[in-house]
Amino acid sequence: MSKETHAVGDIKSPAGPGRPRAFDEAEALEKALCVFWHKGYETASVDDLTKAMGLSRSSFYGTFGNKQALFHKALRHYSRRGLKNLRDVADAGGNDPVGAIMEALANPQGGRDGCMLINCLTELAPHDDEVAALGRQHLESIDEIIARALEPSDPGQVLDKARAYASLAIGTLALRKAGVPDEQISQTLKQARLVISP
Amino acid sequence: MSKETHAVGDIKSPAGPGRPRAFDEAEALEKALCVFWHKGYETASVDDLTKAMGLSRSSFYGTFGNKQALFHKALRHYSRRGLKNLRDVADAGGNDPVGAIMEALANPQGGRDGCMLINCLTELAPHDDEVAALGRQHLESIDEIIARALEPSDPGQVLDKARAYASLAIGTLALRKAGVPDEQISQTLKQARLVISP
DNA sequence: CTAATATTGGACCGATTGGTCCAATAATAT
DNA sequence: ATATTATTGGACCAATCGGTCCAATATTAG
Repeated sequence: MSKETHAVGDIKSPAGPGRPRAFDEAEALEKALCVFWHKGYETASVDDLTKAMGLSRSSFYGTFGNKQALFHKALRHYSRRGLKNLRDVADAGGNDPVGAIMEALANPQGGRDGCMLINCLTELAPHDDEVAALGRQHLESIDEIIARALEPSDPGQVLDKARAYASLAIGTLALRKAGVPDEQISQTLKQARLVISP
Repeated sequence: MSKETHAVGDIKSPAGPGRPRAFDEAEALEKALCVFWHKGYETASVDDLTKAMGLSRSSFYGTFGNKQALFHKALRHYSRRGLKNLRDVADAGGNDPVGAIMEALANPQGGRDGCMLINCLTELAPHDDEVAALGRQHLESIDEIIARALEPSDPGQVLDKARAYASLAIGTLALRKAGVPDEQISQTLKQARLVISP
């Protein structure tokens, strides 16, 4: 169905002569990411995006295809980066890696905007299979990261426990959206330790 | 700023003669609620709403004012009904009221659409103070309900514990959105018991 | 030089958005 | 009968939506 064969995620992969790109595609993607993060998918208009990315409408469509393709690309990028960051947090998490992971999950860089992936999951997953699939995969990865951090000090049921910890952290994002102060969220999170009943 | 003084939430409160309402306002509100629940606020168009409610555009605006006012009214109604239901669940929750509450929270009637209030919180709270305030109030009420169910078997820190339980249950809504099977969610939820560290 | 590509900016498109207005009609009260 | 209100359905509005297209220009490779 696609018009030509391209490199994954790219609309055009020029080879021959011609004027080179004047803007950095990665930077532009990052700017778009911020807009989607802050406003959500539907509410972010193409005008919003092009202005934030510093692109003309022509360059926008020529480079990224359309709004939805750009969005999916941005979301995949966000997921990849977020998981990498989470693994780093786990590795550097001292004597309480699980606590560190949960803090990172509950305090995304977006501040009150929360976690972009959870936002988009809420907005689009029931009507967009690709987003739902990416969301499932992202959440699974989070479970694995927590499980790995949990394993040394606890032999069994690490995956079930990890899932519960992940849900707990993700649940607090709703509180942040509602404007509950950071202190309370942090306190609730720090005090909660899970016990898995057999 | 309002043109006249009206009963709370009503645009018109007729008293004198005239043709009576042919439709049930509560029923219409319920239909609108379902549309907002399923599609979200922005994506639900006035056409979607009027069709679902069985109203002409004129009756729609004449009765509910505008889309946003209708939405706020529906959301308040949803919150009220949900909290009442939750209290009933807690009362009828046998030997494990907290488990029953969490099941109810994690399995809202909307199925994969999840909890309307959490959805709307995610979509609108950062840009709509009224929604944020309603969300905060709703979440606080949930905390209180869980705390009350927790109290008999546990003296201290019931509120902190309740907050963690609530976040845990709410977090699983994201899993449901992503398409994680009910069984896994239910299992994760049942196995998780919380311990609050001092 | 030429050919090829990028960039810009704006015109333009059809569709949809939330919302208003109106004329005709129907049902109620006094 | 008259006044009042509800209801309908569609015309209509300005604004915005995502997306296409084009002409002009700039920058590269050969």
